[in-house]
Order: sequence, then C-alpha cells, then structure tokens
Amino acid sequence: MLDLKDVAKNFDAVVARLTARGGALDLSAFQALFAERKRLYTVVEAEQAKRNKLNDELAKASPDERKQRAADMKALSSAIKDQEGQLKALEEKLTTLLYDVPNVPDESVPVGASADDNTVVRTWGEKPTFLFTPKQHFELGEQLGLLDFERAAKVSGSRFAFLKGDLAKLERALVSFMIDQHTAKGYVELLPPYLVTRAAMTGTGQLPKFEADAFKTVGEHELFLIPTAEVPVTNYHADEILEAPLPLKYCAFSPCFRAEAGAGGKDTRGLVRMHQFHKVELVKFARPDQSMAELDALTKDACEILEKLGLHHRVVLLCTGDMGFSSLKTFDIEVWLPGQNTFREISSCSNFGDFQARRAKIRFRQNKGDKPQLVHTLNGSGLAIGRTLVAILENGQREDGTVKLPEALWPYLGGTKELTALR
RNA sequence: GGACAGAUGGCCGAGUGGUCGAAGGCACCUGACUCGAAAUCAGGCAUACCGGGAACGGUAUCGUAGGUUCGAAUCCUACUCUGUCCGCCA
Repeated sequence: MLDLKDVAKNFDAVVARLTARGGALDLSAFQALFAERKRLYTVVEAEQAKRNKLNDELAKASPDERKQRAADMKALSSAIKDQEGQLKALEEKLTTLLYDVPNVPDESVPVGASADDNTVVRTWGEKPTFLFTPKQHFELGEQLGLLDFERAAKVSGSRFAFLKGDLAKLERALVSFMIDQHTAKGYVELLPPYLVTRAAMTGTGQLPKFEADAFKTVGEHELFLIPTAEVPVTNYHADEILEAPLPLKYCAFSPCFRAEAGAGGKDTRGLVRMHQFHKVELVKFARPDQSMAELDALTKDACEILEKLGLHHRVVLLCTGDMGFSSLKTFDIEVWLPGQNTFREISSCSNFGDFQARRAKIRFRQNKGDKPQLVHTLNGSGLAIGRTLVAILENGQREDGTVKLPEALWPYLGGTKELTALR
C-alpha cells in the first residue's frame, strides 16, 4: 500500500499518476478523512496527556483524595475511550481505502491503456520455421496420449489436466532444471506452504481487492491456496528487520491455484490457463537504491532459462494500463508459440518498491545502527512450468507429431530425448 | 483432539496493579586506552505518530482482540502461536 503521509502530501500528483493506470479509482473521500484523523489525533492525545498527568497525581494522593477525584477521572476516561473509538473507525476507513489503491507506476513506465501500448525491450532467437503447419500443444499432447483433459474434467472440472508418461516426467524435469539453474546463481531454494493466511495474502496485495481470484478453504480455519509462491516467500520475512546483507534471493517451486474469475472463455483449450499449475518463482529483497538494477538482473535470470532451452522469446515493458496492482514496474517475458502463431507470457518480473514491504512490515538497516527502513520486494516467474512445457511441445514438434526435447533437459530425463506416442 | 506451561526491545531475559518504555546481559555505535587489534572503562542504543530549527516535549505500543479499574506488561475473557505430555495419523 502507499504511504499515508505521502499520499496526503502529494495528493494531486499521486491521483494523476494512478489515473494513468486506468480503471476506476475513487479517492475523493481521502483528504477529508485524513484531515479529520489528524484533528482527532491532536484532541485525543491532549486528553490522554491530561489523563496521564492526573493519574500520576492520583497515585501519590491520599486514599480520601483518590476517592474524591475518581469520579472526574472516570468521566475523562470514558470520554477518551469514546474518542479513541472514533479515531479507530476513521483509521480503518482510511486503511480500507488505501488497501484498494494500486501502486504508483515508476517514472520509467510508459503511459498506456492496454497491452497494445507495451514496449518490446529486446528479443532473443528467431522464430523456428516449419515445412508443415505447426500444431497447438494440446493437439500434440492428446495425439501422443500424454495429455488428458477429458478425464481431468471428469475428476476436477474445467481448466485441469492430467499429464501422463514422459510428459509428466518432462514437467518434473523442468522443475529440477530451473531450480538448479537459479540456485547456482545464488538464489536460496525454499519449499513454501501452499496454504496461507489472510494476513499473508494481504501482505503481498492479493487481498482485500482480489478475493474472487483466490481459492479458499471452508471450515473454521480460513486459509487461502497460494496463487503464486510470491505470497509465502515474500511473507517469509514479514514483520522482520533484515540484518543480512541485501539483496536476499530466493527461488521456490510451488503449485499455484487461481480461480480465474473473469477469465471468461479465454484460453479454454490447452494448458495455458489452468486453475492449478506449477511455477518456479524468484523473489528478492533489495535496497531501494538497487531494486531497479535487481529487477533487470532478475529478468535476465528468468530469460536465461529460455535461452538454455533454445526458446525464442522477447522481453516486454508493461505500460501503466497493463501492470499488476502492486507493481512499480513490470517486465513480461513472452515465449514464441508456433502452434498459436503468437508470443505468450511465460514470466512476469516486477519491482514492487516498498508497496508490499509496507503491508507486510519488512524492513532493513542501510548501515549498522541506522533506523530501519522498508525494503523493496521483487519477484518474477522463473518460469511458469506449464507454459514452458507448452513452448517445448510447440517449438520442438516434428511433422509426425513427435517432439524433440531440448538438450539442456536430457540429464533430467533419464535418457528420454523426445516425446513419442505412449506405448 | 485432551491436559499443562508460555508469548516482554535486534537477540536473551527480569518484571504480579501506580514511581515501568520497561532491570540485567548480548549485539551494535561513539569516545578513552593501543602502533593497531583484543580485553577493559565511560557514554549511547526500540518503533510509529504529533509539535519544534534543534535540544527536547507529548501520545501510543510488553502475541492479537475485548473487558475490569481512577490507573494494566501485571487481573479477567476469547483467539492466535510456541513448548511439553497423552491420543491419533502420512
């Protein structure tokens, strides 16, 4: 969330820059609430000071005197309690308001309304050429008998899949391959919980605004299925003052669960948009003056996976209108899918500035003995496993429907170098 | 799931109704000593907000939320988490 004082101080500028994100945003109540809060604060604090003073006197007074003045104190106390209640209600209103306000985009983010206004930053590799019409991944997978949506629908409904045989093995291989690549670069592997509290979801910004997108447990213990490992891994350091030198770098494999509310009929076929998918996530905690450089490095680390797999891709800088709620600046990595004849997002790398750190209370000291200040948090997919698998299928396909697998994965596949029909 | 114990500053830990933002220790910072370091000594050292140029002053915060009381770290209730024992279980 944004800094309360900062919003109050630079109200018009903040509103102007938030407007560039598009979407409805009503901050009209903010200033009045903020002024009223300030006024009440002053009043309450003065009353509290009075109470504390009288109390000190009372403590030293004789029993008789104490009895006499107790009634006055009681009146004062209950008046204060009343005001404190009002103040708390105000505070809650303001917080609720701010919780629903997205991050202010960084200066370097291009202003735009939709994905059409994103900027391609760089491209790696070239589109592979085919002497036949390339198929989509689900056709290939189903024809090889390695991918089963029908039975998944029977068991779980739409947007689920069974992977079978070597395709399931490929999924596992991708996980290990990616984790090994990242840990070799100094990312510490974390295997996080997949169910998290409301507080954790609020800390990273999924709640309160996007509750409809999340799966939630029933029963007296309310827990949320993580939509990304970002949630448990970022909150790993919630309420902490980091003492170790920054940046802290983590990578984490986890399943991700998304309700995909509002996705409507989008990407109904194939593995591209599922209620459950696997992802290796990169998370960093960085110093504010270094976070933008760390974002570039993180994005490169994610790209490198695609390079090692030989997959044609490009890096896109999202415009103000296409960015996620909590983000200060986001690069998407898009991989080429010949079957769909398009680039598809396979990773989203963001610098959140202090937006999440303020919610989750994650701080650090610039130098020993300094006052703690908020860290900057970053994360990015490194990469989405399911979509990587899609890219491998579509890019590696042969005319006969078999698929050649990237050499980098061979050590992880125990001798399997291509996908062929099951049995 | 049942029983008991506990939750205090960056860390450890004392504190059972007022003089407690909180002893003591560790860590850290400054200074003295030293060629330098260690050791030792002296001082400093929570967070947020408000006022002030600053010194400083005020307010809140002792797991969370309520309650009792003139007054709560301290008493009461609920919840959360941790530990130990019992039961159950992959």
